[in-house]
Amino acid sequence: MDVLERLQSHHIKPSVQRIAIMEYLMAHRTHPTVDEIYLALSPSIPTLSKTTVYNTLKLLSENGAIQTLTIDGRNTCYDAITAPHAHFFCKCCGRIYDLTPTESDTHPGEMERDGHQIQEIHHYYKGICKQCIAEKCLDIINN
Amino acid sequence: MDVLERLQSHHIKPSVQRIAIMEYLMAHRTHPTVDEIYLALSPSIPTLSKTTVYNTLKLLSENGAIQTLTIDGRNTCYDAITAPHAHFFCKCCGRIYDLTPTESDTHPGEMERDGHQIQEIHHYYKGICKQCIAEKCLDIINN
DNA sequence: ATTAAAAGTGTAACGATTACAAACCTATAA
DNA sequence: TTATAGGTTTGTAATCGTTACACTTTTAAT
Repeated sequence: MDVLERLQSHHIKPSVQRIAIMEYLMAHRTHPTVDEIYLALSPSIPTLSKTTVYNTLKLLSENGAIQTLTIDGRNTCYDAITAPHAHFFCKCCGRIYDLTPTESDTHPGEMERDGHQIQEIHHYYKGICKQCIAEKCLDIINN
Repeated sequence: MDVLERLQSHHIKPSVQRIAIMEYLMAHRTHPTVDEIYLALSPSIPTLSKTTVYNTLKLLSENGAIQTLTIDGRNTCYDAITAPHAHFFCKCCGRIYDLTPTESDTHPGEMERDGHQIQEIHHYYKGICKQCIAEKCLDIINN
């Protein structure tokens, strides 16, 4: 599915900015922040405003075209994959990884728990990523 | 386990403020924010500073005496229960509930996923809580 | 009682996000 | 083509949770 279809299937009228932002998220599976998206697209869209990035991400998220991740409290991150899947946040380098799904992640998921109606599932881990373990940047573990 | 033991078992030197904050968290299972804790304790500790609440919660969290929840991005919440358990965030009223544990929540939990070293497990749902469904405050569902 | 270290306090700074009003497009109708 | 309306984008200012920092208070040891 390409960018345009993705937008249209979620009833979002396309625009240069919306296409660029959606495209960026689909191409970069790094769970970028508003700032990262803004800095990446500014060169090609010099008039781009950070407010537009905020507005567009909110629109995309509310229409179910993308997923919002609030993992570290400081920065909100965004993910083009909307199917529920677990994430891993590295306390050392700050990267967010997608985890290969397990049965418990992919189980169809009851839409109800204790009588509450579930609309979103969030599942993530925090720790030290494979790469940082290798690089022994373990001094920052304290947190 | 009472408050003092709890602090000492995590190598935290007790003080009036620390005891009050830890006590509040153990007594109120509402996953309060810094503001809620500050407002609740101010009357009994008039000199209390909000900075102290921040500092203390950070200390407690870093020493494993409490758990930090970053669910809605706006406000960080705190939980005296440190054992991993799932939460439910109501988009309507903003309350955070503890969910009764299931097998997948309580499984001992591998300390490794895709080669990354896991230190914390976070699992939560978002939706409309039982009570809000009953009260039909469904107009705010859009989000 | 003295003194050093730890803890608490208040204000100022910071930074992510949002509010808001003006400017800009885009499309349709006259 | 021009006019007009609605939606979109933009930039600046405001908001608000959090942190930095310097000062004061408390604690514990000598």
